[in-house]
Amino acid sequence: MKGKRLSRKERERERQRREIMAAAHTLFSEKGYHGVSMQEIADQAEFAVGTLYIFFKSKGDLYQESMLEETEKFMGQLGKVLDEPVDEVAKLRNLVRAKGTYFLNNASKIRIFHAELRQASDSAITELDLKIQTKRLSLMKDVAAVFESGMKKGTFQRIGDPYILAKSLDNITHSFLLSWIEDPEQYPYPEDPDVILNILFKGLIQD
Amino acid sequence: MKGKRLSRKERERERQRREIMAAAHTLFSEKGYHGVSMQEIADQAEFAVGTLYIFFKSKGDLYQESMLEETEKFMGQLGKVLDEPVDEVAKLRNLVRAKGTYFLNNASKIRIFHAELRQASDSAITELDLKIQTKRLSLMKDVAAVFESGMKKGTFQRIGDPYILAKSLDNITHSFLLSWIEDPEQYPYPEDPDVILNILFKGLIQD
Amino acid sequence: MKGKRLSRKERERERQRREIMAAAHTLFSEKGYHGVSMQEIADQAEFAVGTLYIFFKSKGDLYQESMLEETEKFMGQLGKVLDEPVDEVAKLRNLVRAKGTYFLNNASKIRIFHAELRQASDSAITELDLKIQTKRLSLMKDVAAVFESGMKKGTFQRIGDPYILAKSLDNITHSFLLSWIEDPEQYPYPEDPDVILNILFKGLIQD
Amino acid sequence: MKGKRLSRKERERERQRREIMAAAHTLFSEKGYHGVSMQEIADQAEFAVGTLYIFFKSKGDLYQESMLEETEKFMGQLGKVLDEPVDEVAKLRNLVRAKGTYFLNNASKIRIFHAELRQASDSAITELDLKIQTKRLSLMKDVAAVFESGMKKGTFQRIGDPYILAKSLDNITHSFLLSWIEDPEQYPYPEDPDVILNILFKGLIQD
DNA sequence: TATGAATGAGCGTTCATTCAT
DNA sequence: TATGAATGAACGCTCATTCAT
Repeated sequence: MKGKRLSRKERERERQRREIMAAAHTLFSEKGYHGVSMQEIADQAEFAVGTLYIFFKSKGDLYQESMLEETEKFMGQLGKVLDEPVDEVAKLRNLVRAKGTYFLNNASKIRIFHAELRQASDSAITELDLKIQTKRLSLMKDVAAVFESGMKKGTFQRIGDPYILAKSLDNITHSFLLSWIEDPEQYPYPEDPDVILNILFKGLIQD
Repeated sequence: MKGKRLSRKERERERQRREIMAAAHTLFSEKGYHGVSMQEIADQAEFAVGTLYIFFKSKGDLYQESMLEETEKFMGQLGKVLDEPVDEVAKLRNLVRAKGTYFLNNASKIRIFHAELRQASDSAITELDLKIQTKRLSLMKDVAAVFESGMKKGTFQRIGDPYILAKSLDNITHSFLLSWIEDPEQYPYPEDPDVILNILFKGLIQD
Repeated sequence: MKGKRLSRKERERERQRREIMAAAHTLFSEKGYHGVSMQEIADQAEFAVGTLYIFFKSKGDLYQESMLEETEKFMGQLGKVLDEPVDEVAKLRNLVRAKGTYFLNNASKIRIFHAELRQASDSAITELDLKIQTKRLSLMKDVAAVFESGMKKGTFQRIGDPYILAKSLDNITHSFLLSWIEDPEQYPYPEDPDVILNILFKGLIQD
Repeated sequence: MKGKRLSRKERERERQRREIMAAAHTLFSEKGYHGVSMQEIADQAEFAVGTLYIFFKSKGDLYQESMLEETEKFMGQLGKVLDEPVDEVAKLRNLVRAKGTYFLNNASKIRIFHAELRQASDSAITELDLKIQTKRLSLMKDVAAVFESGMKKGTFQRIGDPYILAKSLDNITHSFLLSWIEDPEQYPYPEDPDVILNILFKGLIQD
């Protein structure tokens, strides 16, 4: 019974924590780390500034945690797709499709993916980027394994290093999605994943 | 005679302007917009802070102009490559090579290319991104024309929309270069451009 | 019966009050008024912050009361010494000895005595200082009476106003004790009270 | 000529620095370190907050420098008194007189002398106290030398260790002055230095 | 009654910008 | 014209105090 009471309190705290992180994530995504003040986040989350500091020890910490959570959710979803018992072509198709779907549903949150080469003016950002990098690397390795497996079976040509191919696929989808966010009318992906896949599957020059 | 004096003055002013922009560009590239103060730029350029405000109306303006100049220089170099009287395959190969060379020579300045979807914390940055976007779009169209031309000649398969292909090529090179900057040992490009081209040229699955 | 219950409750409350004051006193003595937070005191006393505000209306109030209590205890001990039925020389000797002993036993609490001329940043401190001043004044008068009595008997020379002498003795002991706390090796008092008394008893220049 | 211009600038800067330090010193003396905000000091000195940070790198730094300057001025004046070519009795008399005069003229600034045993809540204060301690020690040694010299000549009795005597004299004057500040009517010193000296010179009990 | 989560005023500090020289 | 001293709004963060439970 006491355990239950404690658990309710904990759940309440967790809910508040999430609310703060959600407000922070939205604002950081919209205006960037330096463009958002703690006061602004507090207002958006309908808490006092002081309350933010109960849950997060600094602005940098809040930034990191709110951004990382979203990344983990996203990477997790993509990871699951690769575990399904289908052939390599289907896995890649599903991966591209899943990434597109996520973007369609979370258009406002995509800043996360920008984890390459921002500059080190703030250590919180650098740290976050490193963590995201690590997550991404792990996913890349899984995708590379799909390419490798397809090559072994003879389904895929050996047109390049599997890891490089994985990174290429990631980057193509990635940059198309960024373009699409800015001008959704102009780009076929994420609605039509085949446009992306064709670039990889069908060589521009065939022997 | 007076015209000449004025002109000399103007040239002098232009020289100073460039010096400030060079200092600004270096520092912004190293430490990011928020990581650099006007005082720092003034020190580096060996001018007084006040002087910076004679040439540029705000920090954001200086950021914009200094970054844009570098972009123009870079885009200009790539544009020239496409004008050379060679076949389509060679044009693409040269383009990829030129981009790589530029990176090898200007590793410290590459932040410029990050002109996709950064957030609107500062209107100057948004504006800059729009301008860079425009420049990039124009280059993309030229590259798309190369694909189109190759397809018409039958050199290239019609595996996708020429503009999409152009963007894909741009993005693959781009993200490989960013990866390479962080860990030069691990990536073949920019030293070996063929790794990139093979992905585009040789389909993973050939009919 | 009800009276007894109430009385027990009251005693319980008094016990809690003392616990808080003890914790507060220790911390204030160690780190000073501004160096201690209410949370810290609450933790040390094993109460919730809110509870502190049931017993004391503010931090300043708690500071005042906790410091005053210690002073009263100390002044009371010194006062008792003067009531013993011995001659004037012995009274002074015992007084100096008692003060020294108190310091030896309460080295960590001595900040109390610093009740001269601290600044008015917090009205609670000013008020406290006034109250301590009053206590001290009363003790000083008792000591002055010892001097006066000794002079009347002819044991003491009339080298100055008795109250001034009392204050001088107080100040000499006081400042030696403060010095001793910082560097116990270097000072003879409080171990050897005669060093202090000699200054008062034996004139530097004798007629 | 240029040297002169520079010197004028420097003098102007020095004047401003002194103005800030004067405002800071007054306020710190009145309300204590924690009782004064940088804004308050800026207002009092008729500068903007930012300007304070041009001259002093932090609040602690300003506190230290403003307090230390006053101490040095004061200690310097006392030191000079001891260098005059008069006998030991006169030296002590002059010292006590000089200290009294300083207090009469600078009644509002005396917090300086409180450099014993405040607590370490702020490192700036601790550091300052250490520095003041050192200055004071050096003066104490000079005064001790006067006692020693008087003892050698036979002018003074050997009633105690010279350094201890120096410290005693310092403390007696010191605490009388503090008392006097709070209630000038009641105390003879600083107007009449002999009251103090008699305590030291004429033993309460003479053999 | 006792709690401690929540508050928000107020702090020290920075830095883009201005303007008297 | 070029300067750089001076500005002050705005920031991240703390902690004495309150009040719903």
